[in-house]
Amino acid sequence: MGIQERKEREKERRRQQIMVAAKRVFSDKGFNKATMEDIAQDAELSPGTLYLYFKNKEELYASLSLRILQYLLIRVEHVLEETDSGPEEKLNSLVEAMYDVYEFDPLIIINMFHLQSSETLKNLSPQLMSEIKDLSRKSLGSIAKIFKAGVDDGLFIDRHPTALADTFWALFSGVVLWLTSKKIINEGKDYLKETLELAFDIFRRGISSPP
Amino acid sequence: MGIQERKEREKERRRQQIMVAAKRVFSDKGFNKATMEDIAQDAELSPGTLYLYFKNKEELYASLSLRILQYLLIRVEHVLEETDSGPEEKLNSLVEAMYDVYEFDPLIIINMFHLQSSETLKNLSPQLMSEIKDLSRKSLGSIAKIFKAGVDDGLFIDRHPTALADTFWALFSGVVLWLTSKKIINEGKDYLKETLELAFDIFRRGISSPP
Amino acid sequence: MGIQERKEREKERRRQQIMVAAKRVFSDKGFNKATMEDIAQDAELSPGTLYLYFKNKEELYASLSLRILQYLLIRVEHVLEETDSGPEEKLNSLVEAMYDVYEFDPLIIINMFHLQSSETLKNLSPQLMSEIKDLSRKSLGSIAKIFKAGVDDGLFIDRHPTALADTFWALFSGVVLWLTSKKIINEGKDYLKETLELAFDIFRRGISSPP
Amino acid sequence: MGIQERKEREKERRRQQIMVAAKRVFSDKGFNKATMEDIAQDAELSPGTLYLYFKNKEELYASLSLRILQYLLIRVEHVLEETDSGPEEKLNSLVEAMYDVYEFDPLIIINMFHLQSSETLKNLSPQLMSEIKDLSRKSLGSIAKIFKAGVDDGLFIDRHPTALADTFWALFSGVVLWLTSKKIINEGKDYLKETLELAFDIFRRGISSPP
DNA sequence: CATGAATGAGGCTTCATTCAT
DNA sequence: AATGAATGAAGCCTCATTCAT
Repeated sequence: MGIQERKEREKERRRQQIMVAAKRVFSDKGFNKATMEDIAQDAELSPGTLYLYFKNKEELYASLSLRILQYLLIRVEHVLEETDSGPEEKLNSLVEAMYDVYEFDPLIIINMFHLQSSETLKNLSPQLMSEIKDLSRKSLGSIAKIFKAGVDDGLFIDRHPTALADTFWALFSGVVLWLTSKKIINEGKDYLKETLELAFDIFRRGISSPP
Repeated sequence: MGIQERKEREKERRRQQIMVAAKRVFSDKGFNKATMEDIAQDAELSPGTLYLYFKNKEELYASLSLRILQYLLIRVEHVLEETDSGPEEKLNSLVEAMYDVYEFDPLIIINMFHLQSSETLKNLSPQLMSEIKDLSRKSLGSIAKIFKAGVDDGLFIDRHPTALADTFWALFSGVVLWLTSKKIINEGKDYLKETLELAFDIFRRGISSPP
Repeated sequence: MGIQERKEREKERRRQQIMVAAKRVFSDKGFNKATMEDIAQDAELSPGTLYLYFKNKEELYASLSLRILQYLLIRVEHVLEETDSGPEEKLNSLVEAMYDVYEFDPLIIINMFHLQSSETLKNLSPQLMSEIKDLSRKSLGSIAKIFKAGVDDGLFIDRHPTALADTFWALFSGVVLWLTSKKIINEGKDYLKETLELAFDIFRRGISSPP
Repeated sequence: MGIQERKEREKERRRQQIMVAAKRVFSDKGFNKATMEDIAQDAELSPGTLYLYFKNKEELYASLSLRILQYLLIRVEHVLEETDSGPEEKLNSLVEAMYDVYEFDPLIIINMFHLQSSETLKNLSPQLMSEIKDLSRKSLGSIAKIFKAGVDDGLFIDRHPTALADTFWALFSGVVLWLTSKKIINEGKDYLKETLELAFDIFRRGISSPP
């Protein structure tokens, strides 16, 4: 059984090793320009080996999203569970969590938007697909709960919490995408951090209930 | 001379015909899964013909973005030139313009984010590339001017107008992307319009200067 | 009838115009990299027009060879007909003729060696093909006659005149090809003229009968 | 280690297998008409496999030339090193070497003339390109040395050894090309061997210093 | 006659995936 | 379990040739 366990752990470690490599390569080149060969080389494995751990390229890709979503969910639920802080403090914590999620893997947003191409998802196993949907739903749900508390307390404007959560998430991902894009096109300085701060600042002011 | 002109018009019509087909196919399948063959078939032309009007697949793709950006610029500049309305009214007009831009071609945002992959743009002619950059810069610039007026009048919070413009644009594109994505994943109802309204509402409240 | 004639002449002039363009383009890019579009542009005509004068690309190409071969034959026969000069003087005249032929169109040799690819000749009309063969045979035949006279007079070594003609022709074409090749590879100075002189010098000495 | 070695040898054998097929197909159809598909089929491999061993079509093609040039250099240097023979004997050995080179691969000359089209070489890796240049230069250099010895000994006419070497090489390649061409056009008997003999005979007589 | 837009076959090349070792 | 050579299906693009005007 010890052996069994060690095997399990080794297998998991190998999976991680591949995912680390995949993240690097996908970040560098994007999903389509990245080749399995690239990833294998970065992971110091052979292409064939990748298929022992992931059904295909898309599944490997989706696994990365999954990991991010897992991290996102953990952070969001952690915020939700802060017992000694009100909705406004929780919103602040949420913003902080988003920063961390972004830094955990800047690829996240881009990943998640590739998911929108239904064509891209055709080869995903139903199981993985439903895990992704599930995580995504849960995270948004938790965020919505935070907003609901604020609305119920009369601190936030009286709008549907899910819509608020969507807007919050859209704002975050929109800023990340746009500023990344802008940086590349203009080869200019990176104002991501400042703009995110401004964006959340506006958002906070925008949803706070008038006195 | 009449002949000359008619030929010109026919040529332009053919270009449009191709772009319409390309838009459909790219929207359906995304840039990478869409094949030139697909587009040719949709346009009821032969693959070779596409290359008489567009240098390559990427240039065809970029041309779509260009058209949208042109429309965006026109609308934004129109808002800027409204002489008999203050910054707040202009912001409202701007929001309306964004709706229209989105409806003019929902593909716009997705297009613009593919542009961020510098790898994708390698085959673009420098001319087309600079046109895109130029339009993009001009539109954002005009939006920024609107915010500047509001800031100068003390109506909007005192933040850098460019940053406000970026945030505005990011919010818009983020909502469009996220809700589109959500719709596909959840195969659910389309809340885009409502969410956009909410988002802009929050934004307006968020940037309005406190009394 | 005058009209008829003028039409004929105009047609011939157009043919020439195309051939001039073709020569330029084929020389620049080689047979395969040259496109009919290239040639049409150089001739300031439309691609379709080329096909009114030449059955296809290969036939156009072959026509160039034909013209050179015609010029070659004229020059060689002219030498043959010099009544007041012996075989040695004729050989000198022949060498001079080869210079002229080369200068008339440096492309000639390369043209003629493309002809060796039987695959290339598949699309030639039998008529054109036989014209080429005929001219080629006649020229070599005339050259051979010159050598025969020298052999008969005991001035040249006693070898089969056709073989001598082949060698002479091979030497000429070999030098042209090799030095052209060398110039490109080494991007160096062009020693073609000097080498041709040396080559013919050696040839003359090599075939002159020992006293 | 044995395994390592065997793999190496298998890989080399596969390379050879491809080159043999390529030689056959290129000889049959010429560079342009030969397709990678053709070669793959001849080698009983899939098209993709060719690219595991050669970067592209041109590189595969150039590799064939390289092999011949290597053989040429070996043979020429071997002649140069004959210690117990004078320049005249060495010239004879050289002629013999040329025969052998030709028989080793009749394709050689045609290959080398395709190399002259600089356009054709655009896709060659610089390394391969420089190897070709190098071998070509070395071979000619060695041939020139042989002639230099003869000139210095007063056995050959006093001309620049490099020019003599160029002429020698041009004569050889010219005869091969022309007689091959002639054979195809006339579908006649193959006089290559006899003509080469005559050509070298004339050359020998032509460069031998007068008493 | 001339045009030039349109065709469409076909080439080169890439790369996700498989499978014998 | 790991390898990595081999596969072969596509994809993009070119260009000789045709044909309606």
